[in-house]
Amino acid sequence: MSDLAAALDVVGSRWALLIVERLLDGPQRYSDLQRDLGMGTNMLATRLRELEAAGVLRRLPLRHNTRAYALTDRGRALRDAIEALGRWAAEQNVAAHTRDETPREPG
Amino acid sequence: MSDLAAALDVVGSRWALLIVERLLDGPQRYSDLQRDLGMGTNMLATRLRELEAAGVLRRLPLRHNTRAYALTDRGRALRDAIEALGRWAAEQNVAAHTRDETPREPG
DNA sequence: CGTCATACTTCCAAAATGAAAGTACTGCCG
DNA sequence: CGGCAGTACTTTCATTTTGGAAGTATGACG
Repeated sequence: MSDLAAALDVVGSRWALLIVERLLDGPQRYSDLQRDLGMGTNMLATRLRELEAAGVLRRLPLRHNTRAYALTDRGRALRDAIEALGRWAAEQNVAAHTRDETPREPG
Repeated sequence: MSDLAAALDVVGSRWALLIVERLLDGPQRYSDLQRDLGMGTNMLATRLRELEAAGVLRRLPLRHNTRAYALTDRGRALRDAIEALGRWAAEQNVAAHTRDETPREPG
């Protein structure tokens, strides 16, 4: 399995990278993540469990029934990849305005 | 929608980035992609259609019933993101190995 | 005891994914 | 000409993942 396939095995599922991106701004609580990302609570719980098991984030107990989710070093190391993907999407918009790359049919 | 979400909308589905990674080595034929990636032919056809529609790759007619798939400029621009993800996964392995080996100062 | 707030779990439908078989086109052999 | 083989898909159907909505668990507060 290539490195890329290994990475996608961990953060390739839906919402995973978006959760990590949110946590790059600092620890967040469950309900805040759910509201900010606009995702279902069942999916969020599943992803948080997977990402914690993968060592990307960890739970921080705050108060009695409140906790925060914070990135580990491994999670923070995803910043480069997340920013690269974000730059790519931003470039697409720019390219659509400045350049037309329509392939030509040979016939 | 954030830049990251926009990027994942295009290349966030299963196999999409793996296909692009393979094409970074140069144009490939359908059957070669299928064999090298080990993915089903229905999924490959679906992904290639989507990625072509998104302007990430294009079809190059070769022979009578043979064609190649090649990255566009937009597709090649994904190299940074793909390499960043690959480096992240590789770092994970290094960390797992160095945990019970003699720690050495890097460079 | 009941109410509120937070963090989930459960249930079920819809969509995506995957394996296997089938289709369409065309060059080649006889 | 007809059948066989190679390439690029499509179709069918089962499995897995995702998503929406409602339900559960826990503990502070009164």
